Amino acid sequence: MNYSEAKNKFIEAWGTLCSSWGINKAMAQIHALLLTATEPLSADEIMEQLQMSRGNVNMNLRALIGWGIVARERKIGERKEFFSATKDIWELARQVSRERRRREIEPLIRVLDEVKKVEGKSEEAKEFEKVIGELSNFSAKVDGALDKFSKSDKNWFFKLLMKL
Amino acid sequence: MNYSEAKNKFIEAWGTLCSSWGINKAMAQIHALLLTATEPLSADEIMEQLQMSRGNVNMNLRALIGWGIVARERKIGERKEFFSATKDIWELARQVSRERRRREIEPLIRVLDEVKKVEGKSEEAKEFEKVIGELSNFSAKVDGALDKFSKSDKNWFFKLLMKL
DNA sequence: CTAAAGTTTCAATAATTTTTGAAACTTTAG
DNA sequence: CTAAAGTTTCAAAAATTATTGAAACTTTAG
Repeated sequence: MNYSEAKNKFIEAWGTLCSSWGINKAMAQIHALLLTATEPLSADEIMEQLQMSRGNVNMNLRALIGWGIVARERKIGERKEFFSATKDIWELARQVSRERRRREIEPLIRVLDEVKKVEGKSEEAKEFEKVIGELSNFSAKVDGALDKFSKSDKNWFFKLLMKL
Repeated sequence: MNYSEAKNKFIEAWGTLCSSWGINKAMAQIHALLLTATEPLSADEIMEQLQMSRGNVNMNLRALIGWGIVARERKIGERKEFFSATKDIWELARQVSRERRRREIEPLIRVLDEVKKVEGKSEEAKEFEKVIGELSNFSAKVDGALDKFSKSDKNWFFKLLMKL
């Protein structure tokens, strides 16, 4: 396979995969493009390569920056802004797990805690309490594990996975 | 908070959370309802409680069955079908990771492998190979870890998490 | 076999999410 | 300060995804 074929295939696949994980396809494709770029790209280059509108590129770049996986850069002597992605995949995974934890696990834990203290001792209420309790317990474990992972040293985690 | 308030809040929250993970809200809500039910529910009961059409309930029930987290049941003396969800949260997590692995990680690995063998020795091609290689490596690790997790004994995994 | 009960399908519709593009805004060079 | 270059915003349009509901289909009791 030649380079540009491979690159397009990857950008497409990354977009599709991320879609099924609740991430906007355009955002994932911009990310894939930056991941494989040898140097920072400007909004114009992204628009050009992915055939997207300026507005779309701008919004999704900001979202990627919000996720902490893309950085804004300035090149000396250039007025334009350039963008580059975290190239280290482990660092990327850590950052994504940090953000998903903050954005999704923690709100879930908050709701579960709220809902946990249900009044009434009907059979339904008891079953509800039991399931919510288990879920709450499980979420706390996942939360803890993600926290550890997101703070962990790459090699330490690598070794742990090997031990599995 | 009283029982039905709590239950509705949970169903709503579960739907919203799952949406941000690429799972249809209706599907997540049906799942939440079955999770907290004391006994299997019929399609009619689900329609009634969640105010959804029969078609929607039927399609999403089938999807949940496809995920392996809801089972079809027959009650003796009843002609209707009833549905119940896996109540064990660990088992649920294992089953979901098993399925996501099969549906998403494995296709990704296949694409990465395909795209990995890129011809050409330009700087771009080399950078591309490097990033894809790292991703491929990482995906293989995740795949292996999910495989272990999905086959693991609950207590073994629990202890492992504690050690973290 | 027949009819009632129940389930599935799917084209049409509705809702949601994404994308566009042009106007408004900001920054900078001269 | 002015104008060119660049960036951001956001209402409207397009695309995608989810939902409905009624017809077709299947199963079962009698």
